[in-house]
Amino acid sequence: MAPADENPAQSKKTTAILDAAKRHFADHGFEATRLSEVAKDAGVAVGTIYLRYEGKAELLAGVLDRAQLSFADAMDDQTIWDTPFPQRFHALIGSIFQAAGAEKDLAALMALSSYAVNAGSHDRSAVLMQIEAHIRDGVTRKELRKDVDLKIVARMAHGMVEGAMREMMAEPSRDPHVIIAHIADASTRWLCED
Amino acid sequence: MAPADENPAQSKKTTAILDAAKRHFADHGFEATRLSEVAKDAGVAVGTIYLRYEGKAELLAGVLDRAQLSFADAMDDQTIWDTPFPQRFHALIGSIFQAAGAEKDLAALMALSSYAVNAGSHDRSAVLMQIEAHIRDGVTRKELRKDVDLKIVARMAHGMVEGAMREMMAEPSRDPHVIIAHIADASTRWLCED
Amino acid sequence: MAPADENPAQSKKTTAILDAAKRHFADHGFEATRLSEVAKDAGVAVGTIYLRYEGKAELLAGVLDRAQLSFADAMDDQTIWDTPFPQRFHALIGSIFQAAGAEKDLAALMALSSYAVNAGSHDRSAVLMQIEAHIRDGVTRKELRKDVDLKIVARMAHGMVEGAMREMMAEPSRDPHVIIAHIADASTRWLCED
Amino acid sequence: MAPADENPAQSKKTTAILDAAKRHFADHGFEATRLSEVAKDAGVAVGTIYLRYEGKAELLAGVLDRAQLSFADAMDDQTIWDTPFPQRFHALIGSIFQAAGAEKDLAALMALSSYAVNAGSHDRSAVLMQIEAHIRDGVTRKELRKDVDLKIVARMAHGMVEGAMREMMAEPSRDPHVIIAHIADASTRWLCED
DNA sequence: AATGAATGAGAGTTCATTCAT
DNA sequence: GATGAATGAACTCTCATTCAT
Repeated sequence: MAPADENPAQSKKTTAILDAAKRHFADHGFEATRLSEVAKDAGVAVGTIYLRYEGKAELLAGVLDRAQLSFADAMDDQTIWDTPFPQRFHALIGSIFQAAGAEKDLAALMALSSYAVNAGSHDRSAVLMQIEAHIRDGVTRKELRKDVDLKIVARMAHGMVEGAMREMMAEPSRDPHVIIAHIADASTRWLCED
Repeated sequence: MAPADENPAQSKKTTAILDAAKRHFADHGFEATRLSEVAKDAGVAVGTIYLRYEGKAELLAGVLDRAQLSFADAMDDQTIWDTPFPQRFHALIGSIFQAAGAEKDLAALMALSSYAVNAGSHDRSAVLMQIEAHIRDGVTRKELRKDVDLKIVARMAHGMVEGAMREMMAEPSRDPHVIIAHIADASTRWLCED
Repeated sequence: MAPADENPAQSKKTTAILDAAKRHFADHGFEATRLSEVAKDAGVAVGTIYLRYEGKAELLAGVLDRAQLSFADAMDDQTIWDTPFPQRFHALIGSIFQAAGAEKDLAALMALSSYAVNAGSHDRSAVLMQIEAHIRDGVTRKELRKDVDLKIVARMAHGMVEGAMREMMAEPSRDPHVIIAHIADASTRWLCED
Repeated sequence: MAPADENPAQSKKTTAILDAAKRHFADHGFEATRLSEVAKDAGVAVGTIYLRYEGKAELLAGVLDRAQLSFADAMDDQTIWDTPFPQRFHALIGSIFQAAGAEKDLAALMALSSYAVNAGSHDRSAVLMQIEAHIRDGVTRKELRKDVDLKIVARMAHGMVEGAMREMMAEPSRDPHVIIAHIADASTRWLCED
């Protein structure tokens, strides 16, 4: 009864470990996360974690990898690239929020990327680069203003989205659509050709 | 020749401790900061830190307090409140960047506020609340749009500024004025009454 | 080949730890006992102590518990209660000395009971209360004088035994039987009905 | 206004230090006594303690010396030696209790003698040796039994007194005279020639 | 003589990591 | 592969002692 496959569904234990680790890293941060607690929550022994990850930092890297993956997946909807611009903001921001909803603790996790080994590939770049790509595309299509610095604008837009997310975390009762509408409105006024 | 006063310049040793602590907290985070290293860098004994702060968390609180103080000082220019709006964005953002420049590691430090005792007063709220107040003022004066949610807008604007700062950190050779201009431009298009 | 039971012989390591701790607490007192030394003497790592005891105070409590246990066991000989009185003194004192001989450092240890967590159950009361019970029994049976205060007499008798033990410690070459005989003689003259 | 004399009344500060130290040593033991607290209680600076005593252990020695002194003084009543024996027990025990009353924490302090430098001279021997001397005197005068071991008897008697004192500490409302009478009665029955 | 800020060795405790079972 | 008892380096914090003022 060998494992049917390796990666796709990963071993049940690996999944349990990653789930438990994600919760702990997101809730307590890197240092305050105890591998003994993660193991207990995952229903495995501490040693079992070490069979899969070289140490605590590698475990975090594993958690981040999976989170990035699911994030990238959610944004990988090719139909967005065909949407013209004011609406495209809506679609984009919507998918970001949706992904963030699925990976609840994403924001908290991303802040830990510096602890992960091979940090740098992880960064918050996944989202940032998507944003940059879309704005570049918009400029190319002459739907967006071209008298702006792409890098700066991407960082600003990204920060705007993060700020909005923080508001949603701080006030969970808010209707996400209102927030999404605010970002889309701001982006449109700010970046669309008149 | 007793010290003329207590606080103004604080004791030389207190300053040295806070400086060293700021560097370490900003560079390594809370847990990875070693009090023994802080002491060594400050040129004092570990015990000396404990004469002034009850523990590591209180030391961080001390660092944050001082940083907030210098930040609040920089933003406390009352002339800003008399500036009409498109220009006011410029002035505001300029003063934020100036303060951030003076307290180099501010961003890194603020992320640690949850470790500090009496956290809550610290938060990133100092800036956030200033922003909110100015936008509210602008709406009242009918210089800014009123069809927006103040809280959401403040968070978004705050995130925008943070994003821009990150870009400046990532690319220190950039001319701050260009970045400031970008934020002012975005804010104006986004928030000013047509 | 799993351990047949838990407690009976306890784990070899637990025994080693308790033995080493007993020596150190008895020889140096509570504060001057270094857990690092205890661990070294027990042939384990410091951390191993913490797997079994929550801290230094709990370790002491463990040592005292075991000592009390062996003490109570030794005095739990029900045949003593059926012995008439002058002889009963002999039997009683003999069993106290025997227990004290088995747990060499008992006296030194008992003095530390205030440091142990859950102190109170420990006290020197184990012996004290046994003495009180026997004297009460003797009075009831009209074998002992009843014109005395039970509490005071019990304390005095207890102190007498302790004093005799101290002499035995100070002069280990003494024949315990001589000392036991002295206490029995004193008790008889003091407490038996003429 | 030079100090009238050196030792007799000692300097006011020395007295304050010894008083404070006695309280702390008796209440908290040797290690848990903080010199900073002693200094604060005595109304002097820590450094001042070090002008008079070489360190913590020497300070304790100073406290014990003074206690012994006052104890010895109280027992130094030569008229006791002329009292014939059953009554002499009364007188002796009375003076011991009186001294103990004056130096409240004596018992607690004596237990610390091992920490004091030059320990050995201090011991609990002051009382013990007095007791031994009186019993020897009684035997010589043929007022007390001679078929007993002097050392053992002295220790037992001493222990008896200590036990009685403990009862008095445990139950402070007791009339000391009742306790003294109990000890005298026991001693008489135990040790006097019929 | 008196002060008390400064010192720094050394304590108890934690927890990532290992490895015999 | 899985386990979890054992390890011990390294942390924060304490406090007796010193010495410039």
